[in-house]
Amino acid sequence: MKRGRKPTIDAADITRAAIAVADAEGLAAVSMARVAQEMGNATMALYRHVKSKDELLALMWDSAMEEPPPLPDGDWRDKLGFWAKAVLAAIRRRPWFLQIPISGPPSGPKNLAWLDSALTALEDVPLEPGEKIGVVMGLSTFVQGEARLIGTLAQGFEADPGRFNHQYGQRLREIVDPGAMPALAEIIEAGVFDLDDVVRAEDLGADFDFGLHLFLEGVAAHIKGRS
Amino acid sequence: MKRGRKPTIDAADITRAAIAVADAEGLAAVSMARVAQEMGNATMALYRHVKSKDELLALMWDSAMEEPPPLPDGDWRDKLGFWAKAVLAAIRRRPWFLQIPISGPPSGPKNLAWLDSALTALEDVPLEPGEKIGVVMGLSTFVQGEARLIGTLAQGFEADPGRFNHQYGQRLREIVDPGAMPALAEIIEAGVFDLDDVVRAEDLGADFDFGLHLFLEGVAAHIKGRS
DNA sequence: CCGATTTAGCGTATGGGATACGCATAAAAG
DNA sequence: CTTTTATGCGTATCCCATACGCTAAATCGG
Repeated sequence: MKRGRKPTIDAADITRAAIAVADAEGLAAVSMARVAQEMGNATMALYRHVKSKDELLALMWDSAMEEPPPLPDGDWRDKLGFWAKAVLAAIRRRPWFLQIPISGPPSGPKNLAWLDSALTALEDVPLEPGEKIGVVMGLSTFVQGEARLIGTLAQGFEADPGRFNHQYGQRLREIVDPGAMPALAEIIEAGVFDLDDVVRAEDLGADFDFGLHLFLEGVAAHIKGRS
Repeated sequence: MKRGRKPTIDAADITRAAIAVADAEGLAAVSMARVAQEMGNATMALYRHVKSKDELLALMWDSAMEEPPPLPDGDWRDKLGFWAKAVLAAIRRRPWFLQIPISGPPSGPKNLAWLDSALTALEDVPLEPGEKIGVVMGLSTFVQGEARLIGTLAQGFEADPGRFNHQYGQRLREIVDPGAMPALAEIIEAGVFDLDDVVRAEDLGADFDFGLHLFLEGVAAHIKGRS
């Protein structure tokens, strides 16, 4: 038998509690003291199971992601597009996920499962293994970047609604000197930035879809140019 | 005349000093006390010119980016590819740029100049204004995400070299159950993750180039499908 | 059953950080 | 020279992460 007092909590419990706090009040609310209180323990008790707060964050990062959903029927493009949207949705459900300072390449089971899912989508595609990874990495980078953007803007919007409502285009018109930046001025004049309603879900979602479309189009072109 | 004591410093000075600290010792070293010390002032003096540390970070974000370089000759693809690499290089020169929690859409002059530069690259391309913005946003998202990835891994690498050296593939082999994740296992077996030398510049640079290639390919396909 | 050993829980203390508050001081106005 | 106003900044508060060492529980060898 193992000697010594029996542990009453373990790292997984701590991680769970920390995630609960982050879900409820954001990542900023996750302090060792707050998590300990959540569990009914003393702050320093946590350090028996977790070396540092950074390690706790890494653990949270590993277990935050949910299971990837099963891929739909269809060709690789349907599947990969679905995958990208699923990633976005999963991240949106845990907005603090992207705020964790990442520590290295994925090794948690959930993250690997997502990777496997994306590679499964490319199963029947005639690409080299290295190319497949490149495709998935690139797509993943895009999705995470977009998720970050959406999360940030949504957050800034909540903090001060009305700041974006159609004032952004106006503000740009004031700042931008058409002589110095003609290309930008032209686009501004076209009214692209005059979002008169919400910057929220619709427009940003459309941006995401368009970027995704471009990327998948590129993958298709690459495949075609290859065979 | 303006009444009251004359200010000896202003927000721009503070921002400059903060950037100097970040350049030299990283964003984590930027505290109000540290910046004040750098300027030979007392900590609380800064608060006369900057509402909060968050505001200081926003100011840093606005002035961190350098001027965009002039675009090369060539077609839109050369120009946009050059632009993307220039963005990456600029960010790599200030790794802390991406660590700043962003606050909203770009409004600083430098950031707008980069946007203008990208739109200039698309000048002669037959796309709607909204589509151009979509292209630039998507590309920008990709580049920033990739830059973040590279920065993070490089940082983790410095912290513990040898951890990645060809052990990553090995570790994955141990973790991944080929029965549960066949697609991933296949790629692992192909040796894609057995980076025997450095995870650094070369491989990551290649990933970046490939992703960029895919995206630009997608833009080209979209243009073609449009006209 | 008893002391030795090992390990978990945790109280206390330290050092840092952001920032509210108010005082003293400098500069212009009258 | 006095009043007004804005600046520089000392002090103090509150929140964090975390090192250290004590105490208590559980097992082991006798």
